[in-house]
Amino acid sequence: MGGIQQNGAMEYLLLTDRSNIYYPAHELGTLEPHMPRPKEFNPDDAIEKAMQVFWHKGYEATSMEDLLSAMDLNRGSLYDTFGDKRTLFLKVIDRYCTTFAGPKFSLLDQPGPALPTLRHFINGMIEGGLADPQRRGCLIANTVMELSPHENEIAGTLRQAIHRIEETFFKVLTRAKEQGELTQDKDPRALARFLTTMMQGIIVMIKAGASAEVVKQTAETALSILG
Amino acid sequence: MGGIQQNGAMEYLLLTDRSNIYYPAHELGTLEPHMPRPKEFNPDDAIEKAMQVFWHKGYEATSMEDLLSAMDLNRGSLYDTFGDKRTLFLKVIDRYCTTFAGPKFSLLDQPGPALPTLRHFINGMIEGGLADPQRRGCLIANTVMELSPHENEIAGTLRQAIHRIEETFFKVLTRAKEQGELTQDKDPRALARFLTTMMQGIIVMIKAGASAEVVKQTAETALSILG
DNA sequence: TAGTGTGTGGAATGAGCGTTCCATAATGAC
DNA sequence: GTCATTATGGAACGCTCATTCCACACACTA
Repeated sequence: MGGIQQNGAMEYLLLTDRSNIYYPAHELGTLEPHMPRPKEFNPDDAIEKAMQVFWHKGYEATSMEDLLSAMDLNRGSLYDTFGDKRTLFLKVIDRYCTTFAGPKFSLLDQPGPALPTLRHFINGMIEGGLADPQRRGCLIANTVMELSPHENEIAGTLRQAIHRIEETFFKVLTRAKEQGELTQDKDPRALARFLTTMMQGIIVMIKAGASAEVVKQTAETALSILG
Repeated sequence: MGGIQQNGAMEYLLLTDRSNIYYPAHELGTLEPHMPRPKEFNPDDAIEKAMQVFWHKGYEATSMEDLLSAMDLNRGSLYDTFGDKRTLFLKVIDRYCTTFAGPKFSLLDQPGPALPTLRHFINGMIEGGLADPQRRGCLIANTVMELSPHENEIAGTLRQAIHRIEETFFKVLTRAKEQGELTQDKDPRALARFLTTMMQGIIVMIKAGASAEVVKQTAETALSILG
């Protein structure tokens, strides 16, 4: 059951230079002569706001009232545009993966020395996590912990997201080995899985209120395994 | 605000050999000539049942209805004996730490070779986590992720629990170093923090549905850091 | 056996939840 | 200006939530 649309992020197209006027993309090729009244809000911005709320409070603890006021729109518009709470949450997860986490991980694809890039990436992630005054951690990890055992569809999406993280680590570690930055006895697959798990652990510790010193020392210890 | 009682676990004393008859401990020394009607349930067993539900579903997603049917008692008895939902949850957390997690960690205090004991402990924890068909993970980690950012009191309790884990690892690693199982360049404090974080990460991965192979390989990689 | 006080079971409460619906406002096409 | 169509804002719905309350059952004392 469910009917999640295949790609919420591309449902709307910007037509004019006025930043908050949008039309449903599926209307563009029809015989319909009339253009509907434009939305007064930017759906992408609204999803972004919803993401912040879910990220901060989690799925269950976030009420539609919370979303309504954070997204600054009314019930009718929210339900017409994004569907119900669960559907909106799926779109939020999608957006978090594609426009938030994805670009950060793509930094690892850059050519050049692999291990310094990897270390820089992980330290940056930790700095970011510690700098957040709300210690929200990572929306993917938060949702795994809250919903994975009960929501199979969401669990599948999250498994894919985590697998993409492992693959990104695997690619950069394989490159490191090819470039002689990693000794021959090292297994990029095992190390990729290790780093993926380590990142999740660090997120938990950050949410638990661990000090910057402890988290950074732990990351150093973990990275020492690269040799 | 809140009024959590200092130690719910010791509130009741077993008086007879009939296993489900209990009296409030604070009544025993009073002038009261009458003994009240005994409870028909065992409060410890009831807390145990409540723990299973919170562990499986999390705090927000667990309803009083869920608790009532799992604990097999009625509203009046639940509220009279355990207080409201939040108070009951605090008692559950306390019980999880003292009678569930605590004894497992105390296995690490045994004399003899330290590192094999440590490896055995960690592998056992992973086997246990993987064997749980519900993949509930760890109540402490689950609660950190769900409530830490919003519930200061609970967050403090969880921080203490995690600190005790670190201390237990620290003790066994210090012993390992003293016994020559760990080379002199290793830092027991850093390694204890590393293992604590790693355990949290493994819990997330288990909840995310990672395969036994992946989790075990990851643990092996992590433990290889001990030398 | 009578009296006392607590446990039990279930009804009742009021607040908050996610969701639906509709009169009205506003827009672009003609 | 008129029409068609959509967005808006808010009222209203049915449900579930945590919690309170009370008549009754029961155990123990005297």
